[in-house]
Amino acid sequence: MSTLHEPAPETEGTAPMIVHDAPGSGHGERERPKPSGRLTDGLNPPQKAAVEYRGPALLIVAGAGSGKTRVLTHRIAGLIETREAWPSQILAITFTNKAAAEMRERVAALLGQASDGMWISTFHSACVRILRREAQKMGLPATFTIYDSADSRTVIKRIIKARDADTLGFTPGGVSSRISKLKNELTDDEAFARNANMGDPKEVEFLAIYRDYTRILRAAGAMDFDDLIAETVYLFRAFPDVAALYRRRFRHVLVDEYQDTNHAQYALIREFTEPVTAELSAQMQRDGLHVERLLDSTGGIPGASLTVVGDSDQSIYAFRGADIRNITEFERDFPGASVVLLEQNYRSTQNILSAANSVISNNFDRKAKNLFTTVGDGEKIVGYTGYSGHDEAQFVADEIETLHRAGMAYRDIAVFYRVNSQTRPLEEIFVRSALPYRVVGGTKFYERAEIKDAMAYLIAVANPIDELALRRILNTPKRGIGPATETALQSFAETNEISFREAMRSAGALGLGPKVTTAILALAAVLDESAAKVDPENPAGVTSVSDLLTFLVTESGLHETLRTSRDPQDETRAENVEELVAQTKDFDRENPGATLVDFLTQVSLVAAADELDDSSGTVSLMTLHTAKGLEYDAVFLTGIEEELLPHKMSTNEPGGLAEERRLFYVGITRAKKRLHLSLAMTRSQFGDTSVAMPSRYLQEIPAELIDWRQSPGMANSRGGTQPRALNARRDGRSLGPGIGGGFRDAPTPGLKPKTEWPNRITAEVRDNGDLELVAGDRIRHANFGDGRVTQVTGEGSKRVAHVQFDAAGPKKLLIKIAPIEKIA
DNA sequence: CCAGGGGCGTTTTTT
DNA sequence: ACGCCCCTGG
Repeated sequence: MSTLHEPAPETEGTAPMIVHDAPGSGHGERERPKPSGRLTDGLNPPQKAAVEYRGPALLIVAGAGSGKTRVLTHRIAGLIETREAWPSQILAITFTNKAAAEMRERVAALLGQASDGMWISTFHSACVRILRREAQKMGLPATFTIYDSADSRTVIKRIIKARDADTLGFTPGGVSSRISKLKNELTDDEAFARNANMGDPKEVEFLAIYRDYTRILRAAGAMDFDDLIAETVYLFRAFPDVAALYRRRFRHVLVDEYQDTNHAQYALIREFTEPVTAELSAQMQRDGLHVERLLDSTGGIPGASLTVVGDSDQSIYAFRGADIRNITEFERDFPGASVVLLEQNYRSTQNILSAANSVISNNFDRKAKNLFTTVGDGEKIVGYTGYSGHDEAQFVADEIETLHRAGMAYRDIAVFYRVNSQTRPLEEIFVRSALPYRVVGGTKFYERAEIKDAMAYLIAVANPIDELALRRILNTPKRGIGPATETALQSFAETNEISFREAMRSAGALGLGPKVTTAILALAAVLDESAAKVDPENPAGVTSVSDLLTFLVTESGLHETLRTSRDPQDETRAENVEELVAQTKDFDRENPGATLVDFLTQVSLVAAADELDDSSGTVSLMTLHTAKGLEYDAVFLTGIEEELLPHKMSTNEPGGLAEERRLFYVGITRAKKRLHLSLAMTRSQFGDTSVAMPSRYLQEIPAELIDWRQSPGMANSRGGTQPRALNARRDGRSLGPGIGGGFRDAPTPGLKPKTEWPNRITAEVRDNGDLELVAGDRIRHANFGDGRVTQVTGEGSKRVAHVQFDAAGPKKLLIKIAPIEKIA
């Protein structure tokens, strides 16, 4: 187990010359092979410089849309093509799996060969890969479970309850975010104990909770998201010989989205790029590893070459520990570093860029950077103020239909918002308008209860000591094992110093009722049988993930219970379980030889953006955070209101307003051709409706760039006469003199201030049953008034009426639920 | 042990 | 408005 971190055998012994010249280091301008013109043609000078740079550290400051992925992929391809590096010597870290997949594809396309051997993955995937290999050293099972935030919360909730810590004001949310922050700072429970103020009872209690949490995860053989990074750092620090193996292997480390790295990730990068001492190099050589070609004059292996790409203007993850100093102080951290600035934008029109530049320039403390393009001004930005979230959504839907009729594909259109709850009105209107859409992220498939249940069965098989998983499935489906029984099992396990799972096997010794005992033993038997199926030692061979899951959901009764339940919602749940089985089938097919643990890992580490399917013919809905790194022909930024963007939670946090502004900036710069900004005058939350004000950021965009279809200055929430200045606040005070001019000045030819809302859109939904409509029918719509049906498409419950409304124009309506009736 | 009702907190963003 | 949690009565 000690020396298996070899690059693929065929690369051994023929490792290419590593050229590692820091600028000015003396032995520089030897005839180093340059990447062929093929890889630099068509690049602008700074891009070319970034591709061709050779040295210890390179920072690519890449403005939005400046072609950083292109630079990164060409840089990697160049290193391979010139034989300066083997694929196995490349480690590239991206933010999402999707970005990793894209990079892998593009590198492979450039090289005309597969990128096998390279590690191109997210921080978390790379760490899991390392940790599973080295698990034994860390005293962990190689099959350790990865706990998501919900799992952590469950554990913390139990700890708080067991300790009665809520009386001291501890909440699961508060504790989990604090623990997460500490782990991101590489402060584990013991480090925290050393610095904690033990005079403060709350601190003492928090430490106790942190310790319990650490202990419980350890005992369950589980890691949370933050552990994945931190434990890898600890692994490298505790085992220099292990670190040396990875440092020897990865000669080129490239990190994307560097502005969003937190301290632990920064420390990890440092670990990867440290040199290997002469001593350890000699040790590896004695172990039969080839190191000769890597050695420098000191007899050690120099640190890997590091390339980071980032843009501090797009730093939007401070809330989860991202430290912008990682990028701003890069040159100090890595002496000898070079910096390349990419400012030419290849994505957006000048109007969009001008708006973006103008907004972001309000953040002081930033390095000047000005995006420019040569593609011309393009269309103006379109603005719209709706009466309500539904009205805003209707605008978005109508505008999308207009774009679509003009030839834009749905998949090239995206709608962004600040918080997930904004999807509700959007979805309601989109469904009614028969607009094909997809919500990216949000409530994920894998977060559904029935899916987590089914997954817990798989986890219980893969990692039998995971008590959380076991307790989840203990009484799911209902088999009469209640909390009392659960506690009995747990204390039996504790007194006999056996695992929960073993306690289940010995259920007969607990003196429980016969029914309960039988139920526990039956479940234990199903799990044991399953474990045998995936035991690599099993002479009959290993069962595929899909067959295993089918066995589990069948034998446990989970599927059957849902299928035959009286609760109508359980029908969907049963279908979801079936969908999961289908997904495991896909997984088995696409990953021959992959194990159950591989499947569980993959599921644990999917990011919202990974779900995006470029070939889908649908409009994409997502949060501004998820949108980072993506681009669309047409972008709709919704809810550009005070308290939403900037979000009210951010306003009190230091740097919060600047971060929210960056979020707006990220949103704007996703748009290639068309940008729409919309807001509503009233916004519903928690059931009641309140007045919303235009976002302060709106006035940071020069007025001449925006074509207001309906400006905030033209209307107010009551349809009354009070003008709404942009810089008005709810309390009536102005945001200050000299900024903005309100929208009263905005040129909006042909539009008069609005006092009525003929198209006030409601959330009204109707069940029309099987209302029959044919072309020519006159109908009346609750919001749009009267109109004439021009066409009916689709079938059954998905029939869509195309209606020409007398006042509101053309719309598509889902007949089954639209608030319509047939007239004369 | 379980189903159903009432009460309450929730929503910032996510690997 | 919704979902979760706790409590009560079967």
